[in-house]
Amino acid sequence: MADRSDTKNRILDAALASFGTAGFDGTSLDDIAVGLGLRKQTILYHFVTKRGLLNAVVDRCAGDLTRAMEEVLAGEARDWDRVEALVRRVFRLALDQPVLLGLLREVSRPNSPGAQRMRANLDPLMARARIWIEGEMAVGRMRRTDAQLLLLSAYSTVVGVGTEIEVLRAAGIEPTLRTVVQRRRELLGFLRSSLDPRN
Amino acid sequence: MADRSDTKNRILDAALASFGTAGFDGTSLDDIAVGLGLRKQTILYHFVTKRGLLNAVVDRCAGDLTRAMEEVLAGEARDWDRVEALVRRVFRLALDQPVLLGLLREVSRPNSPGAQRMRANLDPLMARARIWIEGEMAVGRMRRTDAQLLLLSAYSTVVGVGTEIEVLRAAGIEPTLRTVVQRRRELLGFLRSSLDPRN
DNA sequence: CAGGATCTTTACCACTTGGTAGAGAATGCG
DNA sequence: CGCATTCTCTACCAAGTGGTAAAGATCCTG
Repeated sequence: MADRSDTKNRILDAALASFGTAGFDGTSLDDIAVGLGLRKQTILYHFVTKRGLLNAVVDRCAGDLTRAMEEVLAGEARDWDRVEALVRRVFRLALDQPVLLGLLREVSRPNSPGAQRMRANLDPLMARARIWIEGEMAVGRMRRTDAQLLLLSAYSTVVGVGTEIEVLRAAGIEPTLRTVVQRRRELLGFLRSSLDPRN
Repeated sequence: MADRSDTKNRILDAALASFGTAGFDGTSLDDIAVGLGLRKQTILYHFVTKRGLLNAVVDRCAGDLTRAMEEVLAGEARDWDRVEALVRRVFRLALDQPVLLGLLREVSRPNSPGAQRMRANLDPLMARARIWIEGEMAVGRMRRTDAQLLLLSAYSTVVGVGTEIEVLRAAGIEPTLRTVVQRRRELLGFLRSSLDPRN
């Protein structure tokens, strides 16, 4: 049955878009279903419950994010170049898949249903990054600073890009690549000033 | 009847908190009501509709924000000092009234019910700020740059502070003043590098 | 006290929500 | 073919939603 994973993925796509823009509470299974030309019960068959659907969406997005990072970590970039490559990779992902930012935004909210799960998904990644940074600090390739705070700050900057794009759009300005690039430059500047030992 | 404005304000406070944390769709009038020890119909009496309640909340917050800015504009700070004073004032407001950040966040979302109204409220303020900045540019006290883009960038940075605080809290880190101060410093640095003519 | 204005209540409604139960299709395999 | 698995459907439900109608309170004022 070639349709199975196809239908499932179509549902996931639509759900991601809806959760990311309308939020979890603002999303109705009926709406998603009719938008896809099928019945709500089909969605529930695949994901059992609305919460289950959210979980699946969160898991897939976290997977995309993790895979993107792994890709860079498997590359040959080292030291500061690696930091830069990571930042560039994440921004590229965000540009390719803007809805992902919407979900991240929705999920980084107090009491948000998907917050815990997203966090659980990203925790290993964060821990790994922290350990690596702290290792670099130990051997003097990076300046000493609070690695975790740094990472969370970077995370919230990326999420912030999503809101900024929407704010611009709401103000009637079609966001150009330039504004996003500027944010990336700022983030890199912040990281550089925090980490670069020649500083 | 001394109670009138009191009840109304209590409702507004509770609604602000709920809208800011649970979102518009995630807020039930019943919940707000029982939380205040009164009936949902009392809320509807004062604000006619749920949307009306949101509008009132948005208006009040926009008013708070506007008043804070006016306060600085009426002060004696000029040129760059005025920019710095404005930024400091807004951050102080955000710290005094953290729920306000939650609402700003909720409202700076695509298709958010309150987005248009908040925008309509803040537009004059933004326009005024833009005109002032452009005037300063014209006489050479500030560097030439896109004033509107600059303002929106500053706005999204402030909103971002709210999400960052929540991300930290979700990660089990009680956000200290330090992280917020750091964001403020970054914003000031960004503005300075964009506007300061000696640069 | 009377009467109106302001405010809060009880009672109720139409509608949407996520979710359940079970019947039918469609497909793969012996 | 026959059977089982996988998938999607129709039909229905209990609970919660925002909102309406109208009865009481409570207060100020003449």
